Amino acid sequence: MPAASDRILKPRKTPRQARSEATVEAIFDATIQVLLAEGAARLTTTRVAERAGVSVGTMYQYFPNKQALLHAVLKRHLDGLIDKVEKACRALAGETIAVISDGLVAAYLQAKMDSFDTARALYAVGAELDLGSLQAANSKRVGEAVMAVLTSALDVRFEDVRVVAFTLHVTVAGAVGAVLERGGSRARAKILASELPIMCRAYLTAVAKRK
Amino acid sequence: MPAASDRILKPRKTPRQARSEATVEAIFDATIQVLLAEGAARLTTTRVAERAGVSVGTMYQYFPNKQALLHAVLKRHLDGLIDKVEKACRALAGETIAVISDGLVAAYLQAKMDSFDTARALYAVGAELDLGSLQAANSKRVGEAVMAVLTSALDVRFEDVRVVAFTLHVTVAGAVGAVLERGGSRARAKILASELPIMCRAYLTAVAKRK
DNA sequence: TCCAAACCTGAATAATGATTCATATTATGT
DNA sequence: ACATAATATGAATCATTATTCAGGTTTGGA
Repeated sequence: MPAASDRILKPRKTPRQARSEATVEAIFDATIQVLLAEGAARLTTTRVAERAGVSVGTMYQYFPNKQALLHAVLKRHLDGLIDKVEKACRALAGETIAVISDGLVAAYLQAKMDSFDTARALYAVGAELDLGSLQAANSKRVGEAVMAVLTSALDVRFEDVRVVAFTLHVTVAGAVGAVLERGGSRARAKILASELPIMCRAYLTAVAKRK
Repeated sequence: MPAASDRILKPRKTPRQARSEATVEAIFDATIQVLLAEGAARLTTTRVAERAGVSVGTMYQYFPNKQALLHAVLKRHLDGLIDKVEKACRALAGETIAVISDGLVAAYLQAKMDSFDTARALYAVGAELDLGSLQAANSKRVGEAVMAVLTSALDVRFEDVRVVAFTLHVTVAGAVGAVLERGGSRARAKILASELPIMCRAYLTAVAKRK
C-alpha cells in the first residue's frame, strides 16, 4: 500500500543515459560528503549540487525535493546493510546455535564498521525524516532473516522465535548504533566486538530448548 | 576544562525573580511541546516563544541562541534520567547479581518509559546538536554508577568491571533507544521488558566469577 | 548530418527563520 | 512613593534556503 508520502518521495524521472546515472551517483556521494564535512544543519540542496559538480536544477530533475533525496540516500545505505546481514544469515543456516550467534554478531558489527562514516553521517538525517516506512521494512527483513537462521539451528529450538529474533536484532543494532553512530570511538567498538558475542550466546542459550 | 562552545551555550543571564524562573520553565516546556506537535523541522525560536506565551526577545534574554536552548533542554532531560539510574544503583548495592541485574534493567526501562514522549521528541534534536560533551558526561556518570553496583555484588566479582558496566549500559540503552525513540510501539517495549532481564542476567552470569 | 529526447544550467523567486535593539512594563528595596 | 534593576516586547534586519523555469547543451539513432 503506497503511502501518500510516496508521491512526493519518488524520483521525478529515471535515468536513461549513462551520464545521468553518473549524475545520480555523484549526488548520492555528495550528500554524504557534505553531511560528513559540514553537518546536517548545513546540508543544503545547493551545497550538495555544488559538491556533486552539477547544478541545483539537475538535482531537482531526479529528486522532487530535499526530503526525497535524503530518503533515497538513507534507503540505499540501509539496503546495503540488510543485504549483508541476510547473506550472513543464509550462510549460517543449519549450524549450531553457538556458531550462528557468533556469526550474526560478527556480520552485523562488520557491516556497520564497513560503513562507519556513512552510518554516522546518516544518523543525523534519520531524525529529521519520516523513517516510518524505511524503519519498518528494515526491521521486517532483518527480523525474518534472523528468525530463519534461528529456526534452522542444528542443536536447539525456540519457544517463540519471533520474540528471540526481535530481541537479538534490537539489542545488537541498538548497542552498535549507540556506540558507532554517536560519539563512540573505534576503541569502544572493539569492546563491543568482544562482549556482544558473549552476551548473545548467553541469551540464546538461556532461552533455547535442547532439540 | 570549559570548551570553547561553552561561551555560546551558557545562559545569557540567570533568573533572579520568580517570574523569570517561570518564564524559563515555560520555555523548556514549550520546546518539548512544539517538538512533539510539529516536529524538529518546525521547531523555530518564534514558535517556541509563542507557545511559551512570551516574546522571542525574552527567550534570547536567557539563551544566547537556539542551540543553547536545545542543549539546555536536552541536558535537563538526561540529568533526570541519570538521577533515576543512579538512585536505583544505590538502592541495589550489596545485593546478589541476579537482583542487581533485574533491578538495573527495570530501572532503566522505567525511567525511559516515564519520559516516553519527551525522549522521543528529543531524539531528533540530539542529531542536530553537538552532543559530545553531554553524551560523554552522561556515559561517565552512568558508567560509574553501574560499576559501583556491580562491584558491590554479594555473590560474584568481575575480571574487568569497567568493560562489563560499559557493555551493560550500551546494550540496554541502545536497545531501549532503538525501540522507544524511533518508531517503536509500546507493545515492543513490553517484549524488551521481558527479554532484556533474561539477556542481562545471562551475560552477567557468563562473565562473573564466583566469590 | 540532423532532430527529438534526454539532460543540464543557474539566476530569480518566494519563504522562512535566527537574532537584535530601542522601548515599555514590572518588581524590589528604601 | 521613588528609583533602579529586572524583565518583557516585537517589528525590523540580515541571511539563508528550497524550489522553479526559460532556455541552453549533449546524445543516440535514422
